Amino acid sequence: MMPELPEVETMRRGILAIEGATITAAEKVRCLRKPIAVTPNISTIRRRLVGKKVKQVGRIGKRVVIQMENDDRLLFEPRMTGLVLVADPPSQEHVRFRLEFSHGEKEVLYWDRRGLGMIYLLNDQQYQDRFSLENLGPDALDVTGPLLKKIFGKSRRPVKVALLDQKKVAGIGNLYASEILYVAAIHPAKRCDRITLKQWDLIAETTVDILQTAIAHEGSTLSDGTYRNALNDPGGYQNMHRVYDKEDKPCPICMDTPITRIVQAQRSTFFCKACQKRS
DNA sequence: CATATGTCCTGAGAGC
DNA sequence: TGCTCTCAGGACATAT
Repeated sequence: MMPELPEVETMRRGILAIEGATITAAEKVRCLRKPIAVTPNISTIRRRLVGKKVKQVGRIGKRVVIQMENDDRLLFEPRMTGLVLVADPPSQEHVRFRLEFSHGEKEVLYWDRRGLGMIYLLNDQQYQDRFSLENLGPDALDVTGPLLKKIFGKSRRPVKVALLDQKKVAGIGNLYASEILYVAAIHPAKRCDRITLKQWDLIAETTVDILQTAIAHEGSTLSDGTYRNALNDPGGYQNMHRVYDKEDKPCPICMDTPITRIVQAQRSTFFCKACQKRS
């Protein structure tokens, strides 16, 4: 569930082989569930994609971007339970969309159990406008201490809540926010404006390190088993989680304090109250 | 401007 | 056993 930057980056890498291939079909899959949002309508998408060549497969924040030769971009936004696949989906009934390609490239499927995800096609101008820096912050893999201080330094919000704001920094979600603050030893309720530059340095360094490691392990598949890579295999980073979904388990650092769960902005946060001081 | 809250959706798990 | 209820948290619209 909840694909964040590492999971979406893994999806992107899983379909890189379509670069250079020509799209031969694009269709919404008939499905018993409520159809997911596809904009513009499917006939327009088909007209603009079929016969066109894929220039590049990218990622922006938590979205997979299929960039065409004319710079039209097809975006997959998985939100909670969406997957981008090249192979057998976890279930047929939740397959929502498919793309077919020339040259024997495997078809790409979009699968989504809950169906909160979105698919949309933007032209170059629409894409630039939609993802300008005022609408989406810099990628979390590119953050530095001074950058974080500049972005968050005057905010009064709790740092955990602020890190989830995609307009500020793109890619961090609920799971990795807890993991990052735990490793950086920062209390999740600490106000941004009370965090020092040295601490922002540490948060930035930890963010990049954790996200890169999670990518290397192809993301996190939680106990519900929803998240899969493009080959429908689970990720491996869940085995390296320190605090996420580990309420009452011993802190891996002090081995002494049970992990605490609190709710911030209607989302669970996990931390060690001994290792992550408010000071 | 910054921040807070309600909404969408499915299925796992809890409680009775 | 089988029903009802709660919860999980992505992005965004709307409210304060």
